[in-house]
Order: sequence, then C-alpha cells, then structure tokens
Amino acid sequence: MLYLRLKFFEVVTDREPKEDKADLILSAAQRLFGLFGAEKTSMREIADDLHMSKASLYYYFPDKENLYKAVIEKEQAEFLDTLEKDIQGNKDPAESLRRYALNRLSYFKYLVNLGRIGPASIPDFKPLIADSFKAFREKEKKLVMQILEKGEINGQLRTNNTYEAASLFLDIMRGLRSVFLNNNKLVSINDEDYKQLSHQVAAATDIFIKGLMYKELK
Amino acid sequence: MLYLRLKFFEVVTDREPKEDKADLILSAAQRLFGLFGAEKTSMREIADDLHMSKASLYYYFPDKENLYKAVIEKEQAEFLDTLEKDIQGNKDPAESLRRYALNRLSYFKYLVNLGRIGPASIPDFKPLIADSFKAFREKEKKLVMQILEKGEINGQLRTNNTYEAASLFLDIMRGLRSVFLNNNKLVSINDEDYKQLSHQVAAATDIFIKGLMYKELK
DNA sequence: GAACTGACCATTTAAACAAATTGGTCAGAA
DNA sequence: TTCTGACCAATTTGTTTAAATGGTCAGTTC
Repeated sequence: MLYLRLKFFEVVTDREPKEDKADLILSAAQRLFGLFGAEKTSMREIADDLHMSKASLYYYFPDKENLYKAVIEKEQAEFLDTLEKDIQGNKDPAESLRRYALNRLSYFKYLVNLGRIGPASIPDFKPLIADSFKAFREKEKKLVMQILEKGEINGQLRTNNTYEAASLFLDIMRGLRSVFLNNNKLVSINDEDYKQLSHQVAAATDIFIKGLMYKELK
Repeated sequence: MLYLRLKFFEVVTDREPKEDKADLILSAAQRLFGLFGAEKTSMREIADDLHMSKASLYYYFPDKENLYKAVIEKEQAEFLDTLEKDIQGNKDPAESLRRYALNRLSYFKYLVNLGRIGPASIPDFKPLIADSFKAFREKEKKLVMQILEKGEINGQLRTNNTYEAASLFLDIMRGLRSVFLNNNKLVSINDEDYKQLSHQVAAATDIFIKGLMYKELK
C-alpha cells in the first residue's frame, strides 16, 4: 500500500509538468545553446544541468547535431504555427502579406538575440541543420504562395508564376534582413534597430504588393 | 649630346607605358590580391613581383591598408564611371533602373570571382576599407536618386521620398546578391549561376518599378 | 524490457612555447 | 627624389603536450 501510494504520487508529479525527459533535455539544450551557442555548449554541461548522466542524453538523442536540430525545428514549428493561424484568420491577401513580413521579422529578432543567427554561427550549419532551414523555407514559401493565390483568385494581385513570386518575395525579405545585419554589424537587435528594419521591410512589402497590383494603362 | 639622347630616350620609354611607379604597384597589388586575397598577400610578395625593395612600396603608399584601399577605389571609380555614362545616354527612367541593376550585377560577379567578396573576406574589412565601401554606396545612391527624380518629373514614377526609395532599392539588390551567395555557398559565379541571379534581379527590379508606377484605382 | 549509468576510447580542441613571417621604420646610398 | 638593406616589434605559424569533447557500451536499476 505504501508502495502504491508512492507510485501514485510519482505518477502525478510526473504528469503535472507534462514534460517527458526528451522535452526536458530539449528545453535545457535550448537554453544553454542560446546562452553559449551550440558549439560552446558541451553535452556534459547539458547533462550536468539536468543532473543526469551524459550517456542518458544519448538514450534520447542519437547525437549532438540531432539534438540541436530538434531545438531548431521546435522553434520553427512554433513560429509556423502562429503564422498559419494569423493568415487563416485574415481575408485580405495584401494585408496577410504585410502581417507575414512583420511576424517573420519578429521571429528573426528572436533568433538573432538568442545568438542563433549572426557572426557566432560562422562555422556555418552542417548539412543536417542546413536541411532543416531549407525545409523551413519551403514551408514558408507554401504559405506565401497560398496568400498570393488567394489574391490571384479575387483578381487583386497578378503574377505569371506564383512560385517564383513567392520565392522572390521571401528572398527580398531575407536579403533585407541580411543586409541590415551586415550593415550594422549587430550581435543583438534593440528596439531602435528593430523599428528601423520594420520600417524598411514594410516599405518593401508595400512596393512589392503594388507591383503585383499593377495594371497596364492604355 | 650622347647624354641628351639618353635622356630623351628615357623620357620616351617612361611615357610609353604611361604608368608611373605608383600605378605599377597598384596593378601588381591588384593582381596578387585577386590571386591570394589581401590577407594572404604580403608586401614582400608584391615587392618581389615588381623586382623592387619592400621599402620602396612604403615610399608610394603609407601602409598596406591604404594600398588595398587604393586598389578597391580604383575599381569602384571605373565602375561608377561606366555606370554614369550608361545612365546619361538613356532617357527612360525605368529602363535606366533596369540597366543599373544588370550593370551592378556584372560588377558583383567581377568582385566575387576575384575573391574580393565572399567567404575569403571573412575577417571583414577594417574601418578604412569599410569607409570606401560606404562612400561607394553613397555615390551609387545618388545615381539611383537621379534616375528616380527623372521619373518623378515626367510623372512616370512616384515616391514620397526619393532618398528612401533609392536606399530601399539598393538594399533589395544588395540583399538578393547576399542571399544568392549564401544560398549557394559560392566562391565563384559561373554562367549558369549568373543567369539565374540576373533573372531574379530583373524580376525584382520590374516589380519595384511597377510598384512605383502604381496608381490608386477609384 | 525500458531507463539510466560509470568507465572507457578516439578524436578535437586548448595551452604553451619556439621559429618564421609579417607590416612597418630608418639611416643612408644612388 | 627615388630607392634600398638592415633592423625591429608584433603577429602568424608549427609543434608538442595536456585537457576536454562527442560518442560507445557492458552492465545496473527500476
């Protein structure tokens, strides 16, 4: 009976945080990677932080690279989710595009300020991580294509090729972020920087939308 | 008389190549910097290449950084010159913008294939060189502003703020180049790459122009 | 049998030191 | 005025050694 109570108690505490071990590891890794960068965070540190053996980490994740990948994909999934919901709720394609641009910028700021993007990640991503990013961009592209197609249908926007237009738009956005980072040699983005970049991104989005709304005048 | 002939002869040979020593040094440096990168080219190598003493280089250029700066500014001046002429000859602003974009791309290809831009230049430019690039971008901006203003006058293009529009356009162009380089991890640009990038840049320029030509429909 | 561990290993990385190379100077020769 | 060899401080490069790291595995623990 004592045994049963103990067991029951343990089950309860185990359920209350609603996180299994893999999630705990993921969170710790996320925090430490954000603190020191993935390269400067050892598996030992993560294990110590969780008061568990390093070997245990390898029970849940095959290697460090896959752990890092899992952290990144978790964040990407979260972002894509909120993005999708935001778009679904909105009817006007032009407005959706504008909202995408600013949401994406906010995610960018988050990544930069966590050191996930920038000079620190110079020994740039290994193949596995690069694949994650590529897949993420493809998902983004699909979302933007959906927006453009909606605009196409109601005759508001016109593009010969939705895929190309979406690619171009995303590359322009990405390019502006990249140039902004390079121009200012930033390691973190404060409110002032963010305001400036938002302004530029909004302006670019606006012109892009108008460019797609353009009608030949006869 | 013999002395006079000798002197005369020397003056002639000196004029024929039409290059003084500083130019010779500049050319050698340009070639070697292009070959090995500025950081991996020593002043000794440049001097040896010219069969002169290293100390002589310092008679013409105060230090290595300024020599590198001179090389870069020489190239920039040449590019800006051809650009300016190309624009002056053209009457249609939209067409001028399109031509600028492609000319600028060609200069970009030149710089990349010379190793002047890309992963090799990671310990990125010191203050002096950064200033040169900044000045170059300002000159570019002025040129684009001229184009936009011409469009403004004949009512073809409309922008609230020519300066901002020019900045945005240049940042978009720069961003696309940057993204292209990062995406493909390129060290040199072949014809296939170039064609692809040209296409994208042309498409972006087109949408940008249409965005500025947009008229509110009532 | 699933969850976990300490001890172990091969490979990277860091530290420490010496040797070579580098950017830059200068008195003086041509 | 143009150019040089000899020279210097500082950085880069090579080399060796020690420590730390990612990863494995036989074997406990529950």
